[in-house]
Amino acid sequence: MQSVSKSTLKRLPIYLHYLKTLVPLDQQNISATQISQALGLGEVLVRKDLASISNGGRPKIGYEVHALIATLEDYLGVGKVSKAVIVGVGRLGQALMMYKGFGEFGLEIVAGFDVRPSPGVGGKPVYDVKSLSSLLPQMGASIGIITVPAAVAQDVADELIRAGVKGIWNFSPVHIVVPQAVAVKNENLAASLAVLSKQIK
Amino acid sequence: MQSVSKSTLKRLPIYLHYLKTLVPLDQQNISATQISQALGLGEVLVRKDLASISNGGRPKIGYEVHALIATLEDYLGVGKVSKAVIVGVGRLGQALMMYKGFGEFGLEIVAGFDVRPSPGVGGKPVYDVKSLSSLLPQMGASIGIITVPAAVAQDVADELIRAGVKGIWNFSPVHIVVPQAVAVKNENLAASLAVLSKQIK
DNA sequence: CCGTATTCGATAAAAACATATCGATACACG
DNA sequence: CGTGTATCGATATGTTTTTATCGAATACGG
Repeated sequence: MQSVSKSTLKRLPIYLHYLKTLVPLDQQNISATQISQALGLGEVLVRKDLASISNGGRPKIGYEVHALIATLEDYLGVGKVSKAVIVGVGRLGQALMMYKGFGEFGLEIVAGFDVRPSPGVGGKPVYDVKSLSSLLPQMGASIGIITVPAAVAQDVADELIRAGVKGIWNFSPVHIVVPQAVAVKNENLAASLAVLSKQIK
Repeated sequence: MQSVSKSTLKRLPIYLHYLKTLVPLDQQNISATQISQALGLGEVLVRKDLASISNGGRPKIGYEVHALIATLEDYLGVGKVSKAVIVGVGRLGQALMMYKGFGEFGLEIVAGFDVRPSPGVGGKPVYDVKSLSSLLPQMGASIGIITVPAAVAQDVADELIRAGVKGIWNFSPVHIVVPQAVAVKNENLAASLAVLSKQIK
């Protein structure tokens, strides 16, 4: 139960998701070897990752599936739902608002903001972006998702921070500068793509 | 001009995008210091990245903007357009089909496939997924983008590979197993989110 | 009840990556 | 024409992450 590295943290949700697929199969136990093969990771890596959060498996048996799931969910804070708002309800923003998969990891998107307000997307309201600073505090959202064009991404980020968000998930293709107290995750799709293209050569 | 590490490769498109914003400003030269400040990266890191692809900058002056852009574009293969198809035209798939930013990095999405064909999204046709193996070869697409539910992601990947794609961009929340000859980039949004949530604590 | 195969956990080695330091170069300015 | 300063490139150091190795523990078969 020591500290968890950033790269380990990235894999934990993947383990969790995989383990959940085992539940319907009534498999009680799972070995690190088995996990590593299913996910295409190194065997030792998996064991090390699991060691950092779980309280151990048993030789010849492996880890107890349900206990491991519970540990992972607890660690990742599933259940303690974080609320988020999306700024920029274009195609990508809409897609994220409709996306079902976030609930599994404890995120609830409560509203959207856009220059063009609309009655609602996926049952959630879309307000005028001008009212962001006034509405956001009472929503209790701690995460801001940025899906606006590159030109205004930094402005939106600044405004979100001023309104009190603790974390920013940035889908625009520019790097965003923030105070140290705020966490940022850049999700530059165009960059990811370039990496893939290059690998293909 | 040595080999380029994976993490460097991830940053190159970011540099490229930033440099392009300088063109309208008629700025002839740019220093690594300036880039590092604008993007929030280490100064030395930027210099090292650029050294690995460019043929050098000049002290007191910096790098020549246009030459650097040309070098980056050449290295990243912009111009040599790769074609891609999207399998799974739900909300996320639609968003990607509409997204304008990919062209900048040399990707053209030529068609979509779904269990429910539709007349077209963003001017691109959406075919029945059953006809994937017959239509894909004549399209000349080398990249397959997977935006289907987790349960069928592996099946779709297998079929894409059988149809001859060289790379897969996987947006489903499961890890996909592929032969070594095929490049995969997993874009697990739920996992990214978990990392962000955890950072906020 | 004992040997064997499997699996865990810990330590050590290796690799990848980021950061720091330093001399060299080229322009600016007096 | 010399000095100062900004900036590059290279080397070195430190950190993080992955991979390899080894002993110990435990269930299962005989």
